[in-house]
Amino acid sequence: MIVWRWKSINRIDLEDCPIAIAQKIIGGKWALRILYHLSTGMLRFGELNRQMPEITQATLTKELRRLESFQLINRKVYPEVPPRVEYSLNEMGLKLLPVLKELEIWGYEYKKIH
Amino acid sequence: MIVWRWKSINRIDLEDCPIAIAQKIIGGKWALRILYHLSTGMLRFGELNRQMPEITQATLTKELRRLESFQLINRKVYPEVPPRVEYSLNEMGLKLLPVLKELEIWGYEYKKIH
DNA sequence: CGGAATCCTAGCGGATACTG
DNA sequence: CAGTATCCGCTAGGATTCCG
Repeated sequence: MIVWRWKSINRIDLEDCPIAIAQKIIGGKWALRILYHLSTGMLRFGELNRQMPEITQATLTKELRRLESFQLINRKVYPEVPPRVEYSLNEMGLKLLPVLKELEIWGYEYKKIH
Repeated sequence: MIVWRWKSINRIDLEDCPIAIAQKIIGGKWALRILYHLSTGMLRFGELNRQMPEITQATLTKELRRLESFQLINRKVYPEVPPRVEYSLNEMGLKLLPVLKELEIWGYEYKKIH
């Protein structure tokens, strides 16, 4: 664990805690799931939705937009009819792969025990 | 990425997705932060609170109880006056260390760029 | 097909006060 | 010191409908 620097006595600057930032970005109900599904490669909106039937279209759209605004995924729109939109991890998103991998291992372990 | 088995056509059983489970447990606003601080070793309630001044006592208590119920941390109470309670990662919590480590690395990377 | 626009609600998390 | 006990506002996320 890396101890971050202190900006003032007895007060941790939130911006200095890497976990706080990570939690803010990937802490939502769906963020990790979405990134996980995208980890195998590009997916269209509908494909993503089919792999996560419990999420609603509206929520999925919002979450994808959020992840895009945080620069974790790419959104490519094809000007066709019917429309096609493809989502994929970009550089910052790809850097999350080690996290997803470890989390996946942990998840399996947890299930095995409980 | 490990592809989980399907229980029925076109329907993913939530229980089979390791990330979904992980997200449910460590997806709260404070879970990862708490586990992160505990990763260096046992901490008393007050110490933990001092390292996260932004969280309120009530919320911290709730989160600690939640993490305890999910079997990630130990809670040891000393029958003293004034009372002393020590929190530490247990086996399942320790297994999250690789995740926290990778997440920490990612968090620093993210800050560096943005 | 992949949204946008609305509306709505559960429950997370905060503030405050009190206590063994 | 490390909690409970209330009370409560906010907003993430869901349901539904409409659209290019």
